[in-house]
Formats: sequence, C-alpha cells, structure tokens
Amino acid sequence: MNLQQVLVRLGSRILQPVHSSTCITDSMYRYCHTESPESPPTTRATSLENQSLLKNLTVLGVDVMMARRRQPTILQKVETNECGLADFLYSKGASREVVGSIISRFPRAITRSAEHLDQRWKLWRNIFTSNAKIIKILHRSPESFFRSTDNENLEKNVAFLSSLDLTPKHLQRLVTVAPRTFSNSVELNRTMVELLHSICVSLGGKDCEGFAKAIISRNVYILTRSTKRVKANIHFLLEELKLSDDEALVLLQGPGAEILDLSHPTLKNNFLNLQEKLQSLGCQRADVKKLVFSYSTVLFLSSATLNNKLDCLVEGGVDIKQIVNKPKVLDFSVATLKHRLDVLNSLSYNFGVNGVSILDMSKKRFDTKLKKLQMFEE
DNA sequence: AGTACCGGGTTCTGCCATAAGG
DNA sequence: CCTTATGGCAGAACCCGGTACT
Repeated sequence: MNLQQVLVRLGSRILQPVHSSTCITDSMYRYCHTESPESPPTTRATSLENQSLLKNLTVLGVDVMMARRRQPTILQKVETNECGLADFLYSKGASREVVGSIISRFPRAITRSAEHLDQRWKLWRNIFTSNAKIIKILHRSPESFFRSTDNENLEKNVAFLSSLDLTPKHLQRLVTVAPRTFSNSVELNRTMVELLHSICVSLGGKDCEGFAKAIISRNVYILTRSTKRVKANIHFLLEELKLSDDEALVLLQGPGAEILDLSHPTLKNNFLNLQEKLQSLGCQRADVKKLVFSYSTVLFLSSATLNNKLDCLVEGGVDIKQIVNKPKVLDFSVATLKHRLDVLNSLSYNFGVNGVSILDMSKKRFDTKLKKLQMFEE
C-alpha cells in the first residue's frame, strides 16, 4: 500500500458516516473526470490509459494492476462513472474495501450510469429484503450484477423466476448462491426450464411444472449450467442405470437433482469408477443403482477420494454391503473415518453385530457414544 | 434413550470464446 | 473493425442436528 492509499484509508474512516467518495463532489459525479495531459506513459499498454481515471481508481482503493489484467480497455475510456458507482455502493452500505474489490474484479462496472444502477438495484430488491444482502453478493461475485446492462431483461427474469412458483425461501437461495441466474437472458433460463419440462414429458410425467420446480429447488445451480450439460448427464444416467420411466422421474426430481450440474466428463468418470470399484468389491449392478438412488452425491466423489474411502472402510472391518445400505458413512472425510475406525477397533467394536450407523454420527454424538462404550469396557 | 431419516449449512466464481452491436 | 454482452466452462465434500420412530 502506498502513502496515498494509507491517507485515503484514514480519511475514509474519518468520513465514515458521510456517504461520499473522496475523489470528487457529489454534484459532479455523473461523469467525473476528463482526460489528463500529465504524466507521460511508461509502456505501450498503458499509453492509451486515462490518467485521471487511474488516479480516481487508486483513490477508491482499486487494484489497478488487477483491473488492467482483467479488462484493459476500460482503463482507456474517457467517460466513466467510477465515483458515482462508488458513492452509489457506499450509500447501500458497502465499505471502501468492498468497493475497491468490486471494481478491481469487474472494472466494467464503472461504465454504468447512476440511473442504470438505481434501476438495477430496485429490481434486485424485488427478491432481496435488504441492501446488505445484495452487497454481500456483489462482493462475492461482482460480475453477476454488472455483466449485463439489460435491465429490461432483468425485469423479465424477476417475473419469470417468480412465476416458477418456488417458495420464497428457495427463490432467495437460488439468487443468492447462483446470482448468475439473474444476468442470464430470460430466454436462456426459459430454455433450461423447457428442457426440464420436455424431459418430464418424455418420461410420461403428469406434473411437469412440479418436476421442474422440484429439480430447481433441490439444485439451485442448474440454471447457471448449459442445457447441453444437463441433457448429457440425464441421458447418461438413464442409459447406465437402465431406469424405467417411473424410476427416472423419482431419481431426477429427488436426490439425483443434485448431481445434474456436474460437468459431464466428471459425472461419467465418477460413475464408471464407482461401478468398477463396487464390482471389484463383490457388488452387483443392482447395488450400484441402489447406491445412486439412495445417495446420489456419491457421484460428486472423485475416483481417488471414493476409492480411498471404500478401501479405508473395508480395511477397517466394514462390509461393503453395509456401506451400500448405509451410504451416509461416505459423507465423512477419510481422516475422520480412519480415526473412528481406529478407535472403535481398539475397543473391538463389531460392525457386523452393531452396524455402521456409529460412523455417520455428528462429532458430538459420536463422542458421547464413545464415552459410553469406553465406560462399558471398564 | 437410542436410532433412523432427512434436510440444512457452507458456498459456486472467474476466466475465456464468440456472438452481437455500434 | 472494435468493444461489449452473453454463454459456457472447470473444479468437485464434509459435517451437524431436529424430530419421528422404536
């Protein structure tokens, strides 16, 4: 941090209650700088850059190097609104650090006008109950808010997503964790929903709105994925598991919804590895199907992690059939499983007799249980 | 009291290619 | 032609506890 930044930071702390950026007065902030004749450029890349803009950005706490790497042409623009943007964000409760970080990571944000920002914010507020929630998202993913300039599309999106009849809780969660959904074109979102409808129809389902709703509720990331990917994953699962229509409907709108947005090669590799590994441990194809139905997230596990866990459990004295019947044990890390297996084996715990539920307890419950076992031992 | 079932929380953006548009 | 807007991609678990059931 250079001296100027230190001074600005101190200054902004003193000015805290006043929502004003340090670079220019409020009344001027619409287009708040002009080209500056001073300081000869040092490199060709920076020779076209607007020096007064650069100065403003520095004052605002922007990482100019980062901004340059991300969107170099923005730094050459003559008319920008960095101060207006900063003041706007301050007025919504953003800190100086947050504003600097936002602009550093998505410099194009400074080209958005005050009117545009205001309108866009109001539209987001249709879903979110507080400014703070929106700021949090902007801080996490500036691109989601700023990438599109099409407020009309955003408005349609709000209407469209609301029309899906998700519970307010799910809708908010969707936009919170997958804010990109909001900046998709409404056509893109609609296409995904229509894909889900058409899959439901092809499986002979009766309630296709409900089907789509169930999948989106369980997997709020799905609207940020390509239909190509989702389609490929669904076809792969139906094919490999040889599902009947009814089974497919149950799996897809149930536990299987969660795995539809894995990248297709990942899903494929993880599935094929799972199948191979289970068979090498003496399982049948039916066991694979059973496992995927009862614990779809097993397909999130990379082949290395999965094989590691299964080996660890089997070596620790757990029967593979017990794992298939109680797949939740795979939720835990190899380290946790290893630790629990070691402790239990030292107490001569018999998984065959007592089952394996003890392995998938929360830490608190496990420790309580363990104390009792140890008391019994003495 | 102990166990089974189930859903919840965390977090999932940042980069690239290309189409669109001036 | 240039820049901007948009679509698409990779990466890939672990843990907790409420509550119904027995």
